[in-house]
Amino acid sequence: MGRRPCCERKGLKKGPWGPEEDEILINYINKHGHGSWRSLPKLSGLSRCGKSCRLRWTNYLRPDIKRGPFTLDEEKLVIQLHAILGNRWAAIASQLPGRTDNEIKNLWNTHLKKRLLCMGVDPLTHEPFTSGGPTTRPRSSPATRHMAQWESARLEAEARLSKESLFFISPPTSVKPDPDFFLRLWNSEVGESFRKLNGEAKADCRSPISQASSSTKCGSVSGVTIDVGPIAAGSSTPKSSRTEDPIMFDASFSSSSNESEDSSDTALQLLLDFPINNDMSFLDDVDTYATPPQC
DNA sequence: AAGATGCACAACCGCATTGTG
DNA sequence: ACACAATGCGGTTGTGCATCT
Repeated sequence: MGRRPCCERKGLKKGPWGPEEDEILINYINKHGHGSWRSLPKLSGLSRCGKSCRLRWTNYLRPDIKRGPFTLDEEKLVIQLHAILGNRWAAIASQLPGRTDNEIKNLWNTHLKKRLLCMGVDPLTHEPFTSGGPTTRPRSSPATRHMAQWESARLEAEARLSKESLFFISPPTSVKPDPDFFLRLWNSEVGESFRKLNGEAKADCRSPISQASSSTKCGSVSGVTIDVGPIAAGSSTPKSSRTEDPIMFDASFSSSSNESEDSSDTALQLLLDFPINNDMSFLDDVDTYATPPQC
């Protein structure tokens, strides 16, 4: 194999960044953009590997980083997104403007995971522990199965939309799978159809996500709206090539509502099939545990 | 006051994915 | 189609600070 180490040059500095290094990096990027991360250190005069520079910039120096403690709403959103997306921190971070995947990962590992455990909720499955504890739970619980069904529905709709995008999106660039697609799907026509149909039956219009919270409104997650705006508007911060290149769902996708409305009966059926009383009602208690209990 | 312990966060490592020739 | 380079992502570790004993 012989994978090349990321920093083949010996003598590259490691460990915490100093203020001078930060300044050099900021000045360089402001002046030239980061360009190729690999060549950046050489060009800027930093004794760091490109990877380290990229990490420092994206996790700390970027001007749009929101610093400071997470709000309760942000924490709830992270929990709910984690229930859907799992440990896909970058995808979760894309829903929290100004927050980095690293920050969210740390939040999860240091606070939220423990809080859920204290609440008797398995952080892996987001479901209450049975008496036997987390490990004795069968993996294929109804909620887990529905997550899988959602994923299937997502993939199906995604494939279909990719096809449609050839007609509705200009320029006709290929649509790549997007970590945020699942969320946008919910905010899209498919989700809309679900909300309408399900709403008639239930006089409610909560998403499978927000169904977790009994007090939520349409398009919100425990009072926190999952806003796809920044993504659709392309105002999200530069991320990986996988997360940028957003699909324009606002105008172009809505305009194809006819296609979307009949989109994938299977997918819609799966959406409709999502259990009303899933096991995520614990999220209502998150407020209670804003200050973690001693456990 | 000093050492031990725990916590939070920044940074690193290595694999996965994507881009390019 | 393939190989290689570049980059992104998630898991893990290291470090500094706060609190406890």
